[in-house]
This record gives sequence, C-alpha cells and structure tokens, in this order.
Amino acid sequence: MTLYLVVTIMVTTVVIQVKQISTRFSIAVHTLSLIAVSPKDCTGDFIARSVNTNPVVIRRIMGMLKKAGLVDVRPGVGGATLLKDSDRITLLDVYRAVNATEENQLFRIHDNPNFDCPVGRNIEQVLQAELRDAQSVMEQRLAQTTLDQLIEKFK
Amino acid sequence: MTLYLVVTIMVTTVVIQVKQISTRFSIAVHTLSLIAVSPKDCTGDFIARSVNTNPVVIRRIMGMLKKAGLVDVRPGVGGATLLKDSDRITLLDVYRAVNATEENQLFRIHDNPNFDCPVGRNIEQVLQAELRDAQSVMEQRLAQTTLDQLIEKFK
DNA sequence: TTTTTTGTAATCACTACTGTTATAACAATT
DNA sequence: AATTGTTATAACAGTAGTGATTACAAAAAA
Repeated sequence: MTLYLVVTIMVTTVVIQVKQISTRFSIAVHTLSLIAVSPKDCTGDFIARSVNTNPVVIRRIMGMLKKAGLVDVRPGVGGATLLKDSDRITLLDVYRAVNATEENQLFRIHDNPNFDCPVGRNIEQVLQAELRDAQSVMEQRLAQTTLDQLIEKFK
Repeated sequence: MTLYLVVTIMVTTVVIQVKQISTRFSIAVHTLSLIAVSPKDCTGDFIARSVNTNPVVIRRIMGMLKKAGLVDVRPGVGGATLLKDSDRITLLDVYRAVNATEENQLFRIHDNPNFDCPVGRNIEQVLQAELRDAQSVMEQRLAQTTLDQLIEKFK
C-alpha cells in the first residue's frame, strides 16, 4: 500500500493600491520646462521624445495648458511659447490646468449615508471640512514652487 | 436643379476628471466612528446600513483596519472594538490603513524620460522632492484630527 | 447542531488612464 | 496651387481601480 501525502500551500498576497494623481501632471511640468528653455524646438514630437511617450499624449496635455492660458501653441508651424513668465507659473497652476474639473476635490466621500443614524447624518459635513483643509495645505505647498525655480535645477 | 445644403454642428464637451481618493477612506472613518460610539451593535450589516452600502464592502474595509491594528473584529459573535483610544487614532492612521501600500505615493511621475535631455535627465528627482513635500503637508494636516474630535461633532 | 457573523473569492459594470492609429485642419514654403 | 510639417481630435484597445453583488467556507456562541 502506498501513502500519498499531498500538501498544498497557498500564499496569497493582495495589494490594494489607491489611484494616484495622473502622470499628466508631471508630464505637463516637463513640457512647460522644455518650452521655457527652448520654445523653438518644442513641437509635439520633440517633447514626446524627451518625455518618452506618444506625441498625441503631449498634444492632449498641450491642449489643456492652452485652455488654461499657460501656453500658446501654433498649429501648422509648430512650437509653443509661455503666456506667463516662468516665475509666475506655479505647480498649482499646472496641477489645476491638467486636472481640469469644476469641483476639483481630491477626496471622495461616500454618498447617501443613513440619516436615521447620528453618524450617517453628520459625517459628510464634518469630514468634508477636514478634507478640504488637508487638500488646501497640499495645494498651497504646490503654489509655492514656480516653474522658474525648477528650471534653475535642471542646469 | 436642387441644392442641398447640409450643415452639421457638433459640440463636444470633454470633461476629464482625475481619479480621486477612494471612498474607502471616508467609509473607514464612518465605520470607526460607529464602533467608537456603539461597539456592541457594530456588525457588518449594521454598519452597512448606516453607510448605505453592501456588507461585503464593510467587511473588506474592516479587514484593512484590523490589519492596521486599529480594531478587533470577532468572527461568529459579531461586533468590533477599537484597539486604541479614539483620541489616539488620527485621520492619517485611517488614511494609511485603507490605502495599504508600501510606497504610498499620492503623485505619479512618468518614467523613463530621455536622459539625453537636461530636463528629462533631472525632472524625476527635482519634481519628486516637491511632490513629496506637498503630500507631506497634506498628511500632517490629517494627523492633526483625531477620531475623538470628529465624534464630538456627531452629537 | 443551529444560527449568526466574519472572511474571502469571484464576477460584473463602470470609469479613468495611457498609448496608438487615422484623419482633418492649419500655415509656411516652394 | 501643391507640398510639407505640424497641430487637433476622434476612435479604439488594453490595463487597472472602484464598488456592488453573489456564493460559500470558517468561526463562535446558543
């Protein structure tokens, strides 16, 4: 008689990651830096090569920066120029430009809680005040850094 | 002879929204508040009714809070208790518990930029320092609010 | 043993992100 | 006027996170 002993060990690791802020933001900063340094070269293809992505991705972001009044892009001839001095463009300006939402809320709060419960009845208002503050200090930190300051560090 | 004049007007509005921080965070705060107020009632179903979601959603979040050492959940009998006093649990603790990543980075930076370009070569390091600061001030603001302070406002 | 609850896998529908191809519109050059 | 290089934008695919849901195993008390 033979005894078969089968031992199965399963190790399951589940890593749940929160969605992060899109790379559009860092790509936009990269793009604006290039425009500030050498506006003439800045076609979508040139920027795409520096960023290492597809030109369409750059053009999409350029469209947002244009809509936000940060750059002027010239169709046909190519190239782009800053519409504000680089010491007057902050990371917050760029952040807002590429996130492009009316209510730019970093945190989401679950909705329709049960109003029969004191916690459910109050949580939205109470939490929102706190989270708005937290978002605000983050944004104020972004507002303290200008494109100009970044460019200094690229030399 | 007939002249057909066809005019097509298309108005396209594209709203791009950045991904926000998941409602797991606010649901977790809601859950902990309930546990602090009435630990005995706090079965997954009870909490789910207050939050207005499916009990499985709550059990998943409870699992994260348990893993973070914030609560003790008892299978079978039901109910949960806080493992720390409510004045020693901050919003940052909850935020970290439900985001559950090693490198809990709020911002993403595009990778593999072109190192032949001075901007591409330096952007990651330069931007990362700024964004780490911005994330940090936000988290420090979360750290200033305790569960206890919130509960006070629910009464 | 029965009942209640937790733990967790699996699936679904939805949405956002990023890359890609394709094509139209634009502007300068020839 | 035609050509060339560029921007603008639509469309689609693939990947990934979210949140709801069903299903079932495991745990603990009655």
